[in-house]
Amino acid sequence: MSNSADSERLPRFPPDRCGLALAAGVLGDKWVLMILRQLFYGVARFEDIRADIGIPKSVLSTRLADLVAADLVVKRPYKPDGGRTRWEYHLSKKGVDLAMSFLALLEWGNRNLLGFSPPIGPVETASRRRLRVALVDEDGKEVALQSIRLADVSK
Amino acid sequence: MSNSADSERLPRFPPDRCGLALAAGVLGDKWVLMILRQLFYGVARFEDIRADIGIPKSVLSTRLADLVAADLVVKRPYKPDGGRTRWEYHLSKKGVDLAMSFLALLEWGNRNLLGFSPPIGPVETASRRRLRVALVDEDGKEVALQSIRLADVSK
DNA sequence: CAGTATCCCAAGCGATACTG
DNA sequence: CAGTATCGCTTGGGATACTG
Repeated sequence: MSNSADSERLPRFPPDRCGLALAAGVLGDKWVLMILRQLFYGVARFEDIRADIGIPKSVLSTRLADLVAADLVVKRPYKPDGGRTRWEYHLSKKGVDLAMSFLALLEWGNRNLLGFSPPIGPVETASRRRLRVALVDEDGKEVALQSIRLADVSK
Repeated sequence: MSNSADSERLPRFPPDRCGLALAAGVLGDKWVLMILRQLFYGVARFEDIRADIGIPKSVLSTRLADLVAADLVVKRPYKPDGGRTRWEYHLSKKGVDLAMSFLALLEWGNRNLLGFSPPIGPVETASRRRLRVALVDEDGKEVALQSIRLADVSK
């Protein structure tokens, strides 16, 4: 990718018009990412989320409320057989749409932060073949990262 | 993708063996993401980084040091013609490897946080065709998100 | 179990001033 | 311009206790 600090570069555009900067505003928090990771993995209940990542209850409480307010998470009732109504937390549509980002981050973390072989990754359900995150064109064919650049696509 | 909170689910595995959780530990900070975004876009100089995102100098200073220590950023000398040596900040190899994650987050932010049409995105340099982030198999062919699951791939 | 309320305290933000 | 140093002050983290 050719975006060094040289000759032709992106026009500076303000963070408030940049999806990445806006994403940073929402996701730029350790606990937020850890919680969304839990939901992404299907852990839906307060105590399960809490126990796995060691977050204080009060913090989890406020973060979940924030995430619901931001429409990344939905709070859904369920009834444990015979018990009274409880709540589960699930990714909203907006939250589910983070999947590709999370898979990319998972790959990155596995490659760069983990000392040993990655324990988990995406596979095609039918064939069990391992998959990876990449850029593709309209036809779904991969395009190498080296042959791309960032450009205005607002037209 | 089939990982609801039902029957067959991932074995719970601890955050310290999960690339995503580890990534959250490094990237789960608003300023860190904003700074890396700047470097990703080719903004390399202290004052430029600072001015664009409105970060206090002291915070920028410590964050950059942290990022260098974490080997996401390298500090590189340059000589303004006739002036004395100054420093630029660039993504390290590890940092550059975040590209796919950032592109995915950019897409997500553009889709979900921006009110209007996205100002910027990846295009193939030669053809100028717009690209998107997707999962591909070994042959570089796209696989739909719906037909995948997360699985142990450590063998 | 599933949270909310309270409270104390340290971390760290950000303004300002200073150095090369 | 490119940072480091100092510092008051707030935010919010996290322990504990409490409610349904």
